[in-house]
Amino acid sequence: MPELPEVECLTRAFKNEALGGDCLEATFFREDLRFPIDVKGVRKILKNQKIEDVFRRSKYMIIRTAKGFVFIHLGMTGNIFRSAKKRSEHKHTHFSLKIRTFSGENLYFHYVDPRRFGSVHGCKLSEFDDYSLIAHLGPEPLETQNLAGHFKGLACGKVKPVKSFLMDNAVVVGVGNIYASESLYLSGIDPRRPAGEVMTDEWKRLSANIKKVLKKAIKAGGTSFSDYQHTDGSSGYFQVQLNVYGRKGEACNGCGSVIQQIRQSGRASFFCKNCQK
DNA sequence: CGTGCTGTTGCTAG
DNA sequence: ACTAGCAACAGCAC
Repeated sequence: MPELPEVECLTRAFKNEALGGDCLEATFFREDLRFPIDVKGVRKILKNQKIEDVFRRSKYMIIRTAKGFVFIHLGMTGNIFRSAKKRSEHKHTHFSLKIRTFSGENLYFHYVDPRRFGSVHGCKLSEFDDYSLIAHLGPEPLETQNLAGHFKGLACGKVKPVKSFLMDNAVVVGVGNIYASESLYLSGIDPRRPAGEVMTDEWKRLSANIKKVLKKAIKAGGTSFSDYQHTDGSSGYFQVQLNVYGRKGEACNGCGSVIQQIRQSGRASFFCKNCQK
């Protein structure tokens, strides 16, 4: 499921229904996700508390109550399903939240994650700013005005390939494997280039394209659970047209050359060697 | 049947 | 200081 646009849409959808409502119950079915869940701590923050805010930072959906913040990360295969039923119909449901909405409706949100690379954490209100999960993170791409300048400054002297550089959460958050490949393609930049050798005008193009692809995908994903869960993108991720990701051996949409697949820092990378220099 | 991938990311080893 | 590689896991394509 998750890259930034998916988490953003899920967060908006959850916020739409849960904001101002009360969490009546937080039930945990297993505690061994990527990190052991502090069930007592998280439940204390949620149970019988009003949902005061819901927002996204990096790929975390964050819920605020009067007792603290709860961070939900979807890992690689996580998702949250809205249901009128207490019992989840999905395998690998690890916890469920029962929410009585502001308008008085009872809803369940089931957290499902087959691979269990996701995680759930809680912290006190006063701990938020330096909470270790988010304290070291780089800026949000969509909220950074001079993203190109930011990249240029950090990339100086770096030999790390530009694609791996983009996926480094200390540089910028929310640019995962798919959108890193896609934005480099749109910018005509070879993913193997050392970050330090990328030119100023290329950083400008790249920054603009990162914002463009992310916004486009968010738009395709919608803001309500009915939008969100109907745009099930098993290959396309919200039906956004992918130019290179997953298209090894197919024809480039720009020039017809064969799309290449290579491996960079353990991840699959796709590019067109004719269009990306 | 196995084998080798997969949208994440914190930690470790070099 | 920086970078590459691994680990955690279930599911799926071959």
